[in-house]
Amino acid sequence: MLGVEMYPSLALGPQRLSDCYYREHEPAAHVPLYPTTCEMSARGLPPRLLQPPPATAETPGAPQDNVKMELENASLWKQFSTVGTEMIVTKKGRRMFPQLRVKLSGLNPSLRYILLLDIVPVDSSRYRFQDNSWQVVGGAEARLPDRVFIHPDSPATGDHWQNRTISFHRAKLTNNTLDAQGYIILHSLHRYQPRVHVIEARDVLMWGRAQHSFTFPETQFITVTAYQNSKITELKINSNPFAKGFRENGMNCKKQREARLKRKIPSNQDECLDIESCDPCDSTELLPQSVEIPNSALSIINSALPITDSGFHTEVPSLPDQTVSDQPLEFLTSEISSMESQQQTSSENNVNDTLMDGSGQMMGLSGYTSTFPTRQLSSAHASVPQSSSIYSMVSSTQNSDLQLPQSSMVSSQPSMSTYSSMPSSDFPNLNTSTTSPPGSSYPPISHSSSPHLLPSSSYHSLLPTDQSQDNLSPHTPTNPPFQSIPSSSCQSSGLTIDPGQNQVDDGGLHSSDEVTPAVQNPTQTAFPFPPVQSSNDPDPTSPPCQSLPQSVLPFQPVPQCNPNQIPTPSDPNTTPTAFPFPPAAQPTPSNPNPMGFPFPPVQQNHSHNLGTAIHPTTGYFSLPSTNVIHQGPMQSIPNTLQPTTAYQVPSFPASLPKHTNPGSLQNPAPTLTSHTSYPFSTPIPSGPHPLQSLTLPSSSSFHSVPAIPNTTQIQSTFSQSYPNPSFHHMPPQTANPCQITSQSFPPIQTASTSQLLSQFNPQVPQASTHPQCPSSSNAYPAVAPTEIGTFSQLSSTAPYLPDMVLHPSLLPSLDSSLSSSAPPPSLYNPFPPYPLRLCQDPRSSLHLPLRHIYRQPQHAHAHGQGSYFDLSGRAVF
DNA sequence: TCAACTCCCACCTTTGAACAGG
DNA sequence: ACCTGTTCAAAGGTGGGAGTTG
Repeated sequence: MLGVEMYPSLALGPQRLSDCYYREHEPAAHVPLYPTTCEMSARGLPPRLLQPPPATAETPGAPQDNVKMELENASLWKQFSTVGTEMIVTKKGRRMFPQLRVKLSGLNPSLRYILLLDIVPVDSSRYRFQDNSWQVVGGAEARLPDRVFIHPDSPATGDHWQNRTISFHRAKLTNNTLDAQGYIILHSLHRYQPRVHVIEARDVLMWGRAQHSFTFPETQFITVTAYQNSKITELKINSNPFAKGFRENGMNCKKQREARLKRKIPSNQDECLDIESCDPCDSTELLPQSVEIPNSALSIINSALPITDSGFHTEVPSLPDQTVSDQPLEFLTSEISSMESQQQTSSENNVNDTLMDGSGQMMGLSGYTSTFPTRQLSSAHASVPQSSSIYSMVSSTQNSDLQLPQSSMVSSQPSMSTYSSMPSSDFPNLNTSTTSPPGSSYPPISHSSSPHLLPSSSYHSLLPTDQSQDNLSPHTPTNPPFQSIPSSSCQSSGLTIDPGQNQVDDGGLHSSDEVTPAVQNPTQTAFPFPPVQSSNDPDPTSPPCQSLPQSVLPFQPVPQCNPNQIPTPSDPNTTPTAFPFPPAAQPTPSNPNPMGFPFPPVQQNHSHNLGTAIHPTTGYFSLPSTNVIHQGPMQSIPNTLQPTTAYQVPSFPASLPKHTNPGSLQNPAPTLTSHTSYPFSTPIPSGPHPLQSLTLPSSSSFHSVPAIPNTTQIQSTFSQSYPNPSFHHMPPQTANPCQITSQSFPPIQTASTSQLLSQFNPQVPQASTHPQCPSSSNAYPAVAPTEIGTFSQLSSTAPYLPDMVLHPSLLPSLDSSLSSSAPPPSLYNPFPPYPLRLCQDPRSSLHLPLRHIYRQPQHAHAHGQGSYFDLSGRAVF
């Protein structure tokens, strides 16, 4: 686990650039390998972030551009997604099931990488299970502190990561906002998108290059305290080894339990469980979960399919965008560094373990709020035949280039263009491959068109390139556009792909036919998530995915996929039914089949804007914004059906950069750019929350740039804004993702970012503060509705603005560093360790220092589960 | 009244220590 | 002394049900 205690460097971390390199032999203990986010920002990293030096000898052979991630148990995820994945959240923390198991490729075997898992809201809506489907019932609650789960093996060499299945099964979810365990805190009845980030440890300081973020649309889920959909329960019982007792043959099944209660007869252990032994947690590799699923489960699935269709295909539609990725990971840097030092040896040694646990550490990224979830693209997974979905990564810089269309971009273009170019909407398109209905962020999936659909949702991660960094906002919330697009695309892709899907990963469940009736059935294809409502999307029809060059796609289209089978958004029949979720913001009566989609359509407004655009905290964290977008979808789109699931999320929110800095966007993809109507551009009456604004700037423009607002600003903002109750809880209105996003974005990019940058980097021209974004006063600027609408519903992130946390102690250093533009070394001067914020209420956290590193006692003693890193500083609660 | 949440239960898997044998 | 394999207890993970809360 990472923790200040264990990894002093995390907290203190004065790190020198030289330190960034491997230090396998170096004692982790005292060596602050990684500078904290703050530190980085303080150092004036911004410049670097903005323009990371071209890969040099230092990073020879860095495969960054080629980094790909496959979701190993994609078929299982798809099965769940078709029904509408639900994840239990408890006070004590609950593991995820299915677990996230991925395989990485394209890493430099000799370089060290850190893997992170974070979960970001897909939209700003609250859901309720009604009429056998998930429907939006209101605005999302204030976003909780972002926490990141660091894979316990981190840092480890590329060879290490690539030679085994990486499992994050140890990551736990909790709804306890005061959680001191460092678990990932989520709100119940909200929809979330997990994201996996791959960060080159040595490049911690140079974020741009090494960061890769991946999202798998099929892994979207709704958090619950008790299962709402019986089909999900059945699937879980049948596929989760820990729930064997509840299987029909199990001793704890209903029948048995009832019998015992009535008869008071002890359960008969003699009964043999027919259930196949599944390796629950980690075993994914050995025993694909899907495989494990008993026939009964399959039957269930099939039966559900109708529903399922409704269910998760949504993946694609709903998540299209990977809004998720937007959040900056910068915060990680420090931690990572520390981790590397300590763990390198251990991790490296673990060759034997094919599976890598995600047990690792959970880090709370306060700053890193992922912005709002982008919609997933990945619907593909459902459709995708293969379980594993591969997403190609896009360089963060590239991400900005959501413009996928250009293959070149994908690989690793440094060009910033990406960012600007990528309208959230675009993404969605990409994802969906299918065209999205006009206006709806969530383009209907036209699978027919979608032959391109990627089988599994694969997303290209964006490599944070120099340029990208500039563009990217660390916080970048997911781009709404993406969401919509991806989802649709995903769905479509997924649908189309499905045939193959089974083939891929888990054989078990895969049975393509059985498992994915929905898939086959166009109607079923139903996307779990309703098409984006955002009308803005200029080209509903144009699938973003298409724009993406196929070359980009990691996987070639699966021949198996039958485009026809896949319902496309365009398909009137399929589309409506397809989306399980009604639009959050605006319930869509139009949605013919709520049932069909497990998830209600995302609110359009959500806007990606918010998500992608701003993360107050993100400023610090360079995590790829969701906006970054799921390249995967894009890829998938172009390709008719690609098996790959992997979705790399662009590290940075493409949208933000664009919006914020039009100029910055050098290479906006034509398609993308044209697309989206980005709210960002529009001035926002009221600035986003100060915090947000602060973070945003960085995020939008930079990947991982730690856009750190100068201390004064921060302080002022915090003091002012936070105290303000308004921030604590966003009014429903504010909650509206659209509003939030739109507002937040503009301010971020323009004013806040510029300011921040300027502060950090004298060289950077300061942008006049955005009038719209008053730092302190405006908690939430009004959002331009129209713009918002353009974005996918999912994007709505407003409520979830990431917190920026500036540790008080840090502030001074930052200021000094900034003002003086002191060289990195000075910047790295250790700052006083921050108090760990274990149980702090998120709200209270507002005032808290940047980083809170949590340690997981349990894990530490018990299974060594990872620690959770929490940067809680959220601007809004 | 109802939805959502919390707590507890029984069952199960996983993990690691303890032990024995080579 | 070291390694390997087996056994066992403890810890932890499940969903379900009952009760609580708002």
